[in-house]
Amino acid sequence: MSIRNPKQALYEQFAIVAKAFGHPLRLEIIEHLAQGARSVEALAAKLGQPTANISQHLQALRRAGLVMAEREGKFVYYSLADDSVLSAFASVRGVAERHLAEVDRIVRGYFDARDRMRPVGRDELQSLMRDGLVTLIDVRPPDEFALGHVPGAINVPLGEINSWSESADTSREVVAYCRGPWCVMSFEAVAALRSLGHSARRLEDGMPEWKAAGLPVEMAARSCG
Amino acid sequence: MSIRNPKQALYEQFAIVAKAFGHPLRLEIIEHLAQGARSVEALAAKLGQPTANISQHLQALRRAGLVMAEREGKFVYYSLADDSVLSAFASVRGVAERHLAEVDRIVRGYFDARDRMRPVGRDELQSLMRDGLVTLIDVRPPDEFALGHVPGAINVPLGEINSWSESADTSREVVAYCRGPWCVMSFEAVAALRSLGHSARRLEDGMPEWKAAGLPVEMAARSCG
DNA sequence: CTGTCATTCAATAATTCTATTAAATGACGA
DNA sequence: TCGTCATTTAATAGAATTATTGAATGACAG
Repeated sequence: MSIRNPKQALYEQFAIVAKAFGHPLRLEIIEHLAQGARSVEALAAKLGQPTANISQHLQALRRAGLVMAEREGKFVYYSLADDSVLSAFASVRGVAERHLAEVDRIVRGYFDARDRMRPVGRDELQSLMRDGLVTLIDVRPPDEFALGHVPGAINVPLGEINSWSESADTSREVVAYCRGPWCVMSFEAVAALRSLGHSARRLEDGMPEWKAAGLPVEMAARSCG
Repeated sequence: MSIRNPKQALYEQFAIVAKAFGHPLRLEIIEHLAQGARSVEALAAKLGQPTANISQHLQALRRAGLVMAEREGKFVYYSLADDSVLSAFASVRGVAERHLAEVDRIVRGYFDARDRMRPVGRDELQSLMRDGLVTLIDVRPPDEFALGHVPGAINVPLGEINSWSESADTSREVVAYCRGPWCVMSFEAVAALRSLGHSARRLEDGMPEWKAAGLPVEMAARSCG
């Protein structure tokens, strides 16, 4: 173990990267950073964790090359190193979805009960939008929405679903999306809208996947009037 | 931390998978299993580790859904759960190659010194082979070769490079490949052949990548005469 | 220069992971 | 049934990871 040939040295590096993905909190951090750059305290607030803890996890991620830090005044903004980080996350997620029975159990027990319908694909959504057949809502918080959203989407944060639905046309189908394929918010939104009499479905993925697919992103804010 | 919403429960599952990739020895095991099914003792022998240690790592991999076990008489054969495991490994490797300076250092310090030339791509190799311009050698051990190799390749294990080169035509270019893109054996083979006056290059990837690309695989043995 | 605020660092205890050793299981053949 | 062999399990000590706490750093405003 003391003598390390170059192959083992390489594998140690690969293991460092894999280990960085190997903690639920760090995966949540990655998902948040996939929406855009964030300061340490912003992340800490979103995740309900002490700042120091988030800071240490961020540095673990930085050592593994998954995120980068940029100082701006008093704040340090972290962001994902590049898209390969997200695709590695997706690969790991794929293995888990395929081979871990527990994932199946969680999804069946919680998500499927709330969203029995087939989610909308990206291509399908584009044609529905082109034909003006659906209302697309982005249920992420306004700050994440402002940094980039699907063109034509309106921002309806989860807490405002009920009040928004009153002013919305019940006969028009709604498509909701949020941070990623397993982001709970879009599930919750669809469940809430259906219980209010709307016809609602989820987009299969979230914002980062949309951007990664090379599809257009709108930056201007559009309120949830 | 005690109350776990379904999202956190999911992330814990994803983290289990990532953690399984997070140890150099387990990565080596995965690379070996990518060549084909192996018994515990066979792996232990290849990796120079005690059987019990390998057995425990294999069970960690099994719990994470990365490998599966099949009993056959006294032996238990382990194999990769499916190709998604290899592609997740490749993704992690990609992140490391892109963002860890240490990987660069190792590669420059060791590999590049031994293989300054551009490796041969898969498409390029196929056309070279079609035109009969190169000799393709598979430098893995005979048992791995027997379980599947690139059509037309001959098996020249690393230890037999010197004796083989005596009977080979020095003017004919040689292409070598082994287990994967970072497998040391093909680097060593190319270095040895060059020092013996041959013109030699590496194939950019190894056997698992060849198979994963959907290219044909030959099963019959072909000795290194 | 001083105070404030975001972030990092240092120290700690609790937990988890790892390699090793030795003993237990399970399957085969005599 | 008994012995052999491959594998698994149990037990252990040492190492690494984690969350928490409180103190240190670095940048800005006054």
